[in-house]
Amino acid sequence: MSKSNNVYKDAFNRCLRLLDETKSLPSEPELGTLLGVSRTTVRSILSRMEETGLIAWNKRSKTVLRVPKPEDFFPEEETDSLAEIIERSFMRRLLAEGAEAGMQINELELAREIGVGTTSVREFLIRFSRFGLIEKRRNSHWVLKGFTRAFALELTEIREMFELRSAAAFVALPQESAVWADLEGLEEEHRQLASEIATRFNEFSELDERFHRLIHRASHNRFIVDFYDVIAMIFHYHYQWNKAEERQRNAVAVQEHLAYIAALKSRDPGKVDAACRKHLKSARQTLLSSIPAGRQVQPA
Amino acid sequence: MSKSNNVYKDAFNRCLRLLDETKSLPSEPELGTLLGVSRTTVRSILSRMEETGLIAWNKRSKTVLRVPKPEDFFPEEETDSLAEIIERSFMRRLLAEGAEAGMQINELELAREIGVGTTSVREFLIRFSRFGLIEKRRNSHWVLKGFTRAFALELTEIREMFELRSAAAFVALPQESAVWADLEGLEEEHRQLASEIATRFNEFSELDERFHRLIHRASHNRFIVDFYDVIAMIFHYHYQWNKAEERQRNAVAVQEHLAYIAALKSRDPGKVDAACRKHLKSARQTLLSSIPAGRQVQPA
DNA sequence: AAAATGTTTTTTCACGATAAAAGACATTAT
DNA sequence: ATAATGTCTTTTATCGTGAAAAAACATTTT
Repeated sequence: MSKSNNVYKDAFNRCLRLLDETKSLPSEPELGTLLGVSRTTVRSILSRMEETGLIAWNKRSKTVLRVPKPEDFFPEEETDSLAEIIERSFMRRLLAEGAEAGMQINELELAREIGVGTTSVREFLIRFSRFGLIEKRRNSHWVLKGFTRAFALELTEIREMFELRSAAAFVALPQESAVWADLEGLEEEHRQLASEIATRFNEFSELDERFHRLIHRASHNRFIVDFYDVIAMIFHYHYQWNKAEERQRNAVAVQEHLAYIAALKSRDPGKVDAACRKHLKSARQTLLSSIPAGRQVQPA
Repeated sequence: MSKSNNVYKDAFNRCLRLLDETKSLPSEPELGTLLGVSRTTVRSILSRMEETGLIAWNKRSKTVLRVPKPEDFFPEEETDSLAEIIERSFMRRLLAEGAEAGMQINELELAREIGVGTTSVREFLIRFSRFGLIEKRRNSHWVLKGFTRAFALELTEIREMFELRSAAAFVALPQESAVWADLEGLEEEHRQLASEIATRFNEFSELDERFHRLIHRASHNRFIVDFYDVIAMIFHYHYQWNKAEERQRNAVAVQEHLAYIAALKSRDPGKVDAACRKHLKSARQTLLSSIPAGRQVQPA
């Protein structure tokens, strides 16, 4: 089973949604750009759509014959890439009870448990190692460093350093820069969310990421921009395991963001610094409070 | 040829040197710790030493029969790990003429050129990607970002941020901390080197790395400590390709280090900050001046 | 002639297999 | 009883292989 065709399946599903919206299909290369896949994959998609009677396809003419039904879609779980599957399994283990710092990580065992080849697991671990949660012993196993309080403090220390610098760079950007329009858009989204926070509070995490990434990008430094991947990963799982007071926390954070945005728009470095610090401080508090009790202690 | 036995060969060579120095061999587990390999490998080494008449081996008794000859050693090139081989080949290509930013990197081609499997090349590229010089296009090739002036500036920006913070943390360390003794030792090594700089200037780069790593470790932040890997890698190759004025540059750097060390020992944060900034500024200049002319321009 | 479609080649991704190396367990010597 | 040696098992490192997906090339359509 050398390689799953999840790219095809995922693109197929997205293409179905597109078809449902527009009731028509563009040329093959255009569709490829739209879906982010090669023409080879586009043609596989079109072939199947033809077979299942969704469209009539003859060279350039693509006629939509019927509206997609739920059965036309591939099951969601078949559209995930192997990397996503491995990450999920690994994080579940990591956040489960009994995942103590210092523990060994066994590639073969992980691979067997998840039901994938060892190569994929190895590659995942190498990629994952940059998050600072695991470490490799040369010619030997990986060691889990654990999601400890120390980890959270080290992570937030860097985050604060980077974001303060990025925010300072942000206000120095010329008025013509596209970021100001982006900021305007994000402000509007924040206002919308704030007004319906009671019901939509769970949409915050996605907005949060987009907002902070916009700021980090102003640094024009690849190391700062890339570091946000570490933060995003941690916060992604943080939001999954810590649901306590979520609504209240997010309501506060939205207001902090709005104050932060106002400071940025004022272009007053002092105000920006203050608003940024305030928000980062409460973000750190939130993260620290979510660390499971058993993981508070760091090994010697 | 599924796996080379370079671990064994390298450990064997190191064991020969050990034997030459001490004229005796400890127990198997002890030897394993000493060489950083498992007992399995230790036993392979001892077997060969017995076969080639270097020692007589019967259970606990290991008698040295003769002094190692040059022919007893495995050739140096057989002791390199695959990762090292790939890294060297890759860097040679990267620093060679014609390695323009934006260029595609082909795993298969690289693997064929170096004469290794694609898996090893893939793993290398994933590991290497954290240095910020290459980037992966999803489901597709890698793109070379190039060793440009922009890269050097982004790298040094982070370096300066991290080192200033680490140096500040350093002076706050209690007098009992072992770092002060380490610093003392490094100071002495610097003095030695300074007095013989005319002939030993090429030993500076190794000392430089140890000195800066000591300072970065004071941050007690894994992200800062790990980032030094990026700097070390760049400087490692930088020292290889930029030999212009090397003696003079290193002489200056040694003096800057000595001033920096004096500032640290004074425990005066202001002095430390000044000495650190001064040194980092000239380090940045050196790095910038070494960027080949053809790579100064960054693509849009 | 520009842009699409049709066809072929190349590359990436993932697996199972195998030797090297590590690690675990059993036995023996001090 | 501790620490070594002897033996066996498991894991890691690496390759070759094959299907999925991308990319390149050739041909047709507008």
